Amino acid sequence: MQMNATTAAPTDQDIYDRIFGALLSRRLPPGVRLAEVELATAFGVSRTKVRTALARLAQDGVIELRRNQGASVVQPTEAQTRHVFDLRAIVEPAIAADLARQPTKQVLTVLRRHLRLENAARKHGNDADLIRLTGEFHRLLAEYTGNPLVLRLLRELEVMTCLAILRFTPTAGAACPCNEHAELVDAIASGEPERAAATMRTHLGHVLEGLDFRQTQPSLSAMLDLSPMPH
Amino acid sequence: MQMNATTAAPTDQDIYDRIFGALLSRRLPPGVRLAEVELATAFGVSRTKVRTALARLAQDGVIELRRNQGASVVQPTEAQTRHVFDLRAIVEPAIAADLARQPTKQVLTVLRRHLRLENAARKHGNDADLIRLTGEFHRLLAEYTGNPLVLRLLRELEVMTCLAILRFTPTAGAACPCNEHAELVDAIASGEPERAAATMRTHLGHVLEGLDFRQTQPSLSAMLDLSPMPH
DNA sequence: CGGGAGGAAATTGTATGCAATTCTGTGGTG
DNA sequence: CACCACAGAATTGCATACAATTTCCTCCCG
Repeated sequence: MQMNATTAAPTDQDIYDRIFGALLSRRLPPGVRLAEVELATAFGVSRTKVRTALARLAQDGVIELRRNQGASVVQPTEAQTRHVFDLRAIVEPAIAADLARQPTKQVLTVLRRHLRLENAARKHGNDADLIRLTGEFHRLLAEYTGNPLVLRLLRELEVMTCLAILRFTPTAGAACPCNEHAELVDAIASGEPERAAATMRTHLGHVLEGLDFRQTQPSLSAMLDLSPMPH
Repeated sequence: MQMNATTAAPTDQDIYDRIFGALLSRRLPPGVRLAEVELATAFGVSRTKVRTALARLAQDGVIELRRNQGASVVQPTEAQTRHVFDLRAIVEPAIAADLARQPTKQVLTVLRRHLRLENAARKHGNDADLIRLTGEFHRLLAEYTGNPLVLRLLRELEVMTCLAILRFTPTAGAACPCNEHAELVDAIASGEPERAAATMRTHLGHVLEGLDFRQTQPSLSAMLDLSPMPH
């Protein structure tokens, strides 16, 4: 039931998970500062636990930890973003091919159910859900490889991708091109590893193409334009 | 000159690096316990810095951090070892192919110089150096991709491989099969990406074949046999 | 009005003290 | 002799206090 009066003190793992989740769901955009006392009071613990959580997140590369200047969410540069997609282009086609090698009925069922969720979110114009779901789709594939290392790597790459999209997509609209995930599932279901890999490669290429690297400091000017600043 | 009387207090990064290096050079075999006060006194700092360094190493997956039971070097299981090699088999052929796509003269020079170092160590029977050098070779390839993410991933996989070899190789002898690294450099120099990738795949396959997973608790019995225990 | 010096406030880095848990060895009991 | 309870020691978990650094505001001078 979990109804403690004080809800028990969260562990550093809890804090880590919460921040990680906040990054994935875009509640913590790139560049946001993560002050220790602020987090500590928010979670109802001392700075100690917060610091270990931040150290772990920094080790993952999803937050930056400058000495004596605290932690902040990474703002991926164009180069870093390309590095993320380079690595994804190496790993994810291999994952897709691996799944295509033995497309279990159970796996396909789960993937197709996920596609329906994506379509529903797309139809209802629920952008927040859609963005989350398209990200989860890739993680779902990684989970079915049964390799914890691969899963961990992809979780990290997913966050970086998420931040890059937030940073380099002016319209906060669609993340993954309309319906390529369906093609991916079909390719996996076909049992042709090379086809699945190729489909993934082109899909990732399209996601990267959807980014607009021209504006180097988008959020700054955008913020200035939008601030009403009465008087 | 760096000649302070007290040598300045090491940062947690220093501690992290030192432990990481100790793992790579096999001075910290799998299963070794890492007590906080022991490390703290050894480095001349308080437990605080040690704890952050340990948290980061645990995040990398190279040490294990059980609650209230402290840290210890991971003892890779057979399954974990196969996962490591599965991921290496995905990433490293892509690295080799990438280098083969544009085999710079400078890169080839460095790689060939590294081969000479390996050969020298092999000829002189200097196992410790040989093991270190063969590991470094793979990291060297990752460095030349110019992708920090790839480099970081491979550093981590290198440690895990190192621990797995230590755990599953009865004779503490050769790590990488005799001279396949030379073949790899030749394949890269040929400028044929697919050939370089294939060479890397077979090489990694050979390294994995060199492991003996039959003994589940090798170090234990070995230790018992070797202890003279006079009287 | 611009710019820099200075100092207070805020924030992070580190050590330490205490609580909580685990480990270890001892003695008792069936 | 095996097994279990228990107390002491050792170790980790956590919060807090203080030191070091940065940030920000103020004021003075050009």
